[in-house]
Amino acid sequence: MKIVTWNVNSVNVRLPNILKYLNEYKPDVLCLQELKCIEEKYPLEALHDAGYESVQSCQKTYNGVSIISKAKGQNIDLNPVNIIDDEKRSIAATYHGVRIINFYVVNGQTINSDKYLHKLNWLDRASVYISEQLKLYPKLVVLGDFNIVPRKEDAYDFSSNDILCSDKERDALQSIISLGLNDCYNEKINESPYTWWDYRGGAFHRDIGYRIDLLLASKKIHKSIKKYEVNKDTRHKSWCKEQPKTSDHAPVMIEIENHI
DNA sequence: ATGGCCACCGAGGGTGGA
Repeated sequence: MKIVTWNVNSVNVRLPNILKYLNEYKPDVLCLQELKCIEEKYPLEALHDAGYESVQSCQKTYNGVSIISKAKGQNIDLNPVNIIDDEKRSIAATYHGVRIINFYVVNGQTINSDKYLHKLNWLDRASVYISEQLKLYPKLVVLGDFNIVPRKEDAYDFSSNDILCSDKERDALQSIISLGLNDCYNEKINESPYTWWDYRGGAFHRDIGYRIDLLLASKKIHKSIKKYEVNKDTRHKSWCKEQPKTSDHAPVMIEIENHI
């Protein structure tokens, strides 16, 4: 079973890339962030034509998350982590007995901003939701764009005064992991950790990146992981000729044993 | 060159992303 997280930076602009990804990588579950569209504009038909189901939580212009899947999801939670009513940053559903929680964590902008406090509050709520879900679903994956680097090694330029890297947000991430989750990235096996590269300054070409797209798995899932990979080929302009403009994030995939 | 910001809204430049 292949499970993927991908911040696509507009689901409609990136639709050709998404369809190519489905056809080429054949994920069982593809979780998207930053849809940036209202429900009526979500490309449901194109996904159905490609043989996939979808559940989505949409809003105008900003945010938006969805889960695209071969099988229909069960016990769907739309926007379970919610502080500001119109922010759609979370969605969860169960596929073949595996609970998938898809987050687009608040960016936070700078550590002195109100948005940073909002990020920390949002992470507190997320932690409460995850702890509840872990009691209900021992086979669980929390994934998405966390906008936090777990370790210094996950940032090309690490500074504890900068957003993505600061102590309080990394502490919040660690307390979520401490609920009983494991980071699917394995430094002993997986070489280049980065999942996001700024559009500016040729950052991808120079490999100036950050690991902020994470998959966190409960113990039952974590011990059944066969593969973890960052699909960096999707960041090349030549990868999808129908849409050479790429997302600034690469998809991150885990493959787990089918029968766990 | 496997490259050099992008997408949103709305009609142009401001905003947010990370």
